[in-house]
Amino acid sequence: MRTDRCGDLRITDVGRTVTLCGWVDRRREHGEHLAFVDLRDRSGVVQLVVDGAHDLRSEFVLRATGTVRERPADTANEALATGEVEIEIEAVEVLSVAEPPPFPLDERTDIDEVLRLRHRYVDLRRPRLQHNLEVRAQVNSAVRRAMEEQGFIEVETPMLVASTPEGARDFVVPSRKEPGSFYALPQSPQIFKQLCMVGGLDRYYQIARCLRDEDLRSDRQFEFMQLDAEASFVSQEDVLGFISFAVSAAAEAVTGERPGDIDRISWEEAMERYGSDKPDVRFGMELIELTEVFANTEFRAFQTPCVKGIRVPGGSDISRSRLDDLTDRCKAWGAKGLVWMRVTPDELDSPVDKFLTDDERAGLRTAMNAEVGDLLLLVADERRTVRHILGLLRLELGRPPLTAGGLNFLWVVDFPLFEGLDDVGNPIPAHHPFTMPHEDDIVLLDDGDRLAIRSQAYDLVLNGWELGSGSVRIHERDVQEKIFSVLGIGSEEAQAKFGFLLDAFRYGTPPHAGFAFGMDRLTAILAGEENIREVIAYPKTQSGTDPLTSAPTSIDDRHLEELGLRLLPPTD
RNA sequence: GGUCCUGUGGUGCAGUUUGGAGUGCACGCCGGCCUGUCAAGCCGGAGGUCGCGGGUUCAAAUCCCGUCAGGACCGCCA
Repeated sequence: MRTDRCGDLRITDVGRTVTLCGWVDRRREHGEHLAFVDLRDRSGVVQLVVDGAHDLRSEFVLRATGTVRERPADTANEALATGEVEIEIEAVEVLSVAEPPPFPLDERTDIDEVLRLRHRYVDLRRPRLQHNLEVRAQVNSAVRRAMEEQGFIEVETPMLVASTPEGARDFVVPSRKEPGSFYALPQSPQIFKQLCMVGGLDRYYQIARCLRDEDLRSDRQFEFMQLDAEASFVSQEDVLGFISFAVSAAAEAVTGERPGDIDRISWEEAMERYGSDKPDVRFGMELIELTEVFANTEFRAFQTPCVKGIRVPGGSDISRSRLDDLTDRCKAWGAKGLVWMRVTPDELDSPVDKFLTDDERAGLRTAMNAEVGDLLLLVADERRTVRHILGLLRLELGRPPLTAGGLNFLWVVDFPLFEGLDDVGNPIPAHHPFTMPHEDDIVLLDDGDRLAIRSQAYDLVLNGWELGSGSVRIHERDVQEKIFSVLGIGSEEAQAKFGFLLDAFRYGTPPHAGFAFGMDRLTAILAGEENIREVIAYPKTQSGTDPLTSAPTSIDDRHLEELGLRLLPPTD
């Protein structure tokens, strides 16, 4: 149908007769007998010269035949890859007419996202999305190659799986053959990949679709893609190496530059310094320990297990109303309050200054390296709360745009095995119940401080986004049973929930470890996008709807009947 | 479950604080002119449920209440 793609034509093609197909990008008429038509396909745009263009409107689909010629002197367009040539058209066929698009296809304006999604097929024509989907394909391809180079084989796992009560809310699919029973769509292939290890596949990977019925965000969709991997006879160190290699390959495929070694930080240090288990290390404003400074304070608000602060350089000009707003935010996040202090030449300008001793003022200034013009923000509470609040406050005040400052990968290691206790007093697994405790801390399982047990679990962070996580798994049945017992899961319950995994472990289980990271998130950052919807061809809105297809939709009664389902009346 | 922001011709905005005729800007669309443009240019024209409902008022895009949609975030996401 065509001989060339629009964007490929160069000065070396002059003299050739070519046939091109594409969309009318723009048209410039100069009277009855001269018009320029920019023809666009995925490869780019080329200028057609036609004798009158009244019937060639925006977004018409054309097939045009003509001769490539050099543009006349001084009319080349340097901004265009094809700008040195133009096509003198001999014949044009309109393959398809088009109504004016519902929004402009140029990149100069931000269009309402619902409108873009409703007409996604038009939106996809824009260079931005064409580029993003190309980046996505490059990332997929590079990651596949990287994993295969390291001896991993691709294995597909089912989409209709058994629901498990742990973790995120499942999407469920009613069973027709067994009315009243349901499949779940996989939150991840976690169990299956471990079974692959028992199955002797040695090194498994998959770019897997995962589904979680939880509230959506700019970095979260109901369905998302993960590079999912698992390997036998490997240590945590090996896994970090595999994954570092894969994400570096992806980055290199997109940027042309291979990132250097990825830094590491322990979970404990991340929480202490950044108040987050996914620290954005692209900027300072670290959390500073002040508990000792106020150890003997008379100021009641600081008579807490922990006091920490952040220093906002030059922040003393932040208005009182903004400070009130920040205080309100901190309270909404769970703080009792926020103490602010403006650093002036000879004093601390603060509502609480009168409660502090000279020693405390001096100690504070020293600890925080306070300089005139700074703003100091302090929170006092339980250590866990202080870290959390200041971590959020730090991002609120200092976080650069997601894609600023290059790629800052970071490994967070030595996660705790448990994070807090549930209502009944049982520990809650921080990662999942198959995570191997840190060797040095295993003794604490029996009668130690269980919340102090570290695990062999690790996260990969990029510019403050959690890219993914993994762990060394428990491969010994007795250790697994011990963990279940600590978690308060009885053997019957464990058998009911994970029996098939425990059964499998009876038949010869290799030590194994794995990881999974979000392809959408990695792609977004590599494409320079703040929002993963921009790198997904057909994403959903924050409320989980698809303006293009109107999903989710109701289904008819016969369909429900067949599945053995009846709807409850709507609640008011 | 919660907090905050947004909603005005096809598109992007201004107008809302301080109520006074659907007022304005840019793009697009339709028609005309135009033989070297490339965000072409010039002239003319069409196009409106100010998201929706209610209230206050002589009068509401503007103030109040409710509601819908979208977005950002907190919770949630083993």
